Amino acid sequence: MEKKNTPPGKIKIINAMRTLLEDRNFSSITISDIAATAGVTEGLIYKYFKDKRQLLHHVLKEYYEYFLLGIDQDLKGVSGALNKLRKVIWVSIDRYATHRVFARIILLEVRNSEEYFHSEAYDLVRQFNKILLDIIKEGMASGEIRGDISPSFARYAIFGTIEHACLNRVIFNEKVSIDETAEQVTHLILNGIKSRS
Amino acid sequence: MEKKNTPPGKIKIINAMRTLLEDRNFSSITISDIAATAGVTEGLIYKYFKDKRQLLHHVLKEYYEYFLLGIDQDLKGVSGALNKLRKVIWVSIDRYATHRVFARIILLEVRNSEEYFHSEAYDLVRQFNKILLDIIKEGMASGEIRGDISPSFARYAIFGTIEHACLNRVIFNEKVSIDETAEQVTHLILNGIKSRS
DNA sequence: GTGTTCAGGTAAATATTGTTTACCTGATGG
DNA sequence: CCATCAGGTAAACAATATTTACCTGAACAC
Repeated sequence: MEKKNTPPGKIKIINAMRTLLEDRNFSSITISDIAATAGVTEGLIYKYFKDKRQLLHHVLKEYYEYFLLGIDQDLKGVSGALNKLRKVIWVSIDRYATHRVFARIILLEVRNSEEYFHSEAYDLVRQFNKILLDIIKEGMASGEIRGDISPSFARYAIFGTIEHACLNRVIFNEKVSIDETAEQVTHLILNGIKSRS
Repeated sequence: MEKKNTPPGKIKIINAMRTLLEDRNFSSITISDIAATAGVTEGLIYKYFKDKRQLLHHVLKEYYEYFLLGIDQDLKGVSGALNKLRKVIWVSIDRYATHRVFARIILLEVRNSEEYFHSEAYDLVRQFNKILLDIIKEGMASGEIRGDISPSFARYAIFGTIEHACLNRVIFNEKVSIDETAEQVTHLILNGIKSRS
């Protein structure tokens, strides 16, 4: 996942962090754990990363780089804002479901520190948000999406619903059917919960 | 906010934690900060709380006790599931908006530790979730809410949307209009984003 | 009254963990 | 062939969380 000609030690450190995040939360993972798992010394970690937290951000950034690469491809050939939205929802849920470490990091571990919002990882998150926002605006322009709501609130609803629908899985390691979750979420977002009279 | 006949030192510790959380995140607050702010010694903190994290959970618990007290009162006299839902949404947003420390704790600081989900605070969260879930089921029984969605997914949508709508405020300390946010959220949740044809 | 207990509190030692420093080594290219 | 430098180490150091042993005065039993 990391670029070529990255020093082997750095790669091992990143992989160790990922491995450890599989069953423990960030604050309980120590530098010494990471070094031991990676098979390097503690000092080397600080050669490549400012501190423990920046290492976490770097791991998140790698996931996001990988995902952003995919999203353009995923949307290629899909026409209509609503269809794009369906696709984005499905893809997002799929990511949370199949990359638990990624989900842990972004849903639970990074948002509590100021530095995250100045990290490169957060730049990529912004990019992704913009993609979604543009789809919503496109839908409003074409009339597929109602014009009386604020695009950012629509985005809140979409991400918020997805996140909560995946949270139990992330936290308690519950199984989740991707297709069923995507369908429920899409249905809710598009149509709301009120009965049509 | 804390019960009577609580030792003064304990109260001071709890208040200190709350005060410090106003402008700093949990992990950057040290035991020594808390002790200094409270005007007690570090040792005393461990007399009343197992560790730093449990103190955090206790603060959250106090907020929730206070809020749960209010919610019954708030719903009294409101009839119809949808009206109750509107009320709950408004009240929830109001809480996040007017109690920033509370919002910080529950949205950003606790969910990353296993212990939280075994804490008394989480018991109260569950209680609150159940109230919402019961309203949803009531609405389905009465026909106000469509029957083809899963009640828990409806809950995900409601909480998820509220949380994301408040997150920027919590993180970046942005101002948010409670009434406008509540209206947008309610509208989205009830009607969805798709145009009616 | 006097002695016992115990809640509320302190000060300092200790353990754990994050971070920095000074240094070693072998490959590379001028 | 030697100067440089990336990759790496080991050990010191600093910051923090946690534990320990102890002090004090009020309440209570006798």
